[in-house]
Amino acid sequence: MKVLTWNVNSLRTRLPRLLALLEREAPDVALIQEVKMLEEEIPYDRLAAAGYSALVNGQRTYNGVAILSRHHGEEIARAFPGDPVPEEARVLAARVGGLTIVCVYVINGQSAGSPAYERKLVQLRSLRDWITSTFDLEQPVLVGGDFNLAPDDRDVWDPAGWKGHTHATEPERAEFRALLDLGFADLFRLHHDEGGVFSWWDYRQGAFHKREGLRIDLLLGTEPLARRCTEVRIDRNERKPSAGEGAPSDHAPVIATFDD
DNA sequence: ATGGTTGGTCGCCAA
Repeated sequence: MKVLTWNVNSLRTRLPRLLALLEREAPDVALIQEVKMLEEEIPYDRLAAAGYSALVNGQRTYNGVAILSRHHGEEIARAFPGDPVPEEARVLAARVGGLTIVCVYVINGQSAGSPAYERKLVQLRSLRDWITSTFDLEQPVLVGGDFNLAPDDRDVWDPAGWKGHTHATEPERAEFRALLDLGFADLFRLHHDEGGVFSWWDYRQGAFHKREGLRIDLLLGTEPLARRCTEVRIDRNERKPSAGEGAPSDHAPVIATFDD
């Protein structure tokens, strides 16, 4: 089984690249963030032609999340108690085969101490409370998406410069560690100890070329899933310009492989 | 600290 997560920064703009990625990697499941489309605008036919059904929690202009799967998925939820921004489409949970999947797009937080940052901390806490009270974490559960936080300094290109800034503050990291403490593994870290491997680079100032990024796109798995995880990689090539498929997202896909 | 670039939408907001 192969699962990936990718913040596409507009499904409309990124569709040619998404279809190429699906063909190239042939994941069983793809968690997608920043769809920025209403459900009625989703190109279900194009996705179906590529072999995927789509569950979508859509929104115009901002946010929007989707779960694509080769086999039929069943929606579980698109909201959770205590979400400080229930009007924003940032979560979608589904059952696909024997797997429970939660696709998340966590609040960015703008700057540490801002109202948006405070909402981000509340969202992370509420998300954790919902997950622990709703799902059987002895079973295979995958929580993945754009967490808008770098779990530790290995996940930040300039830890000194980012110290205290949103995505790298201690309260965000404490919320993340508390989520892991429910019984999740950061699947990338099962296979990689090194720093400097990132999933997001600012569009500006040639950040990608200078390797100035963050690892904020994460796949978390409960133990029954984590023990089957054989590989996690980040497809840096997807962040580069490509001929014929349009501009890249500012995020690269994170791709995990599992024994069946 | 600010600014730079991208996307959605058409004067800006969000990232």
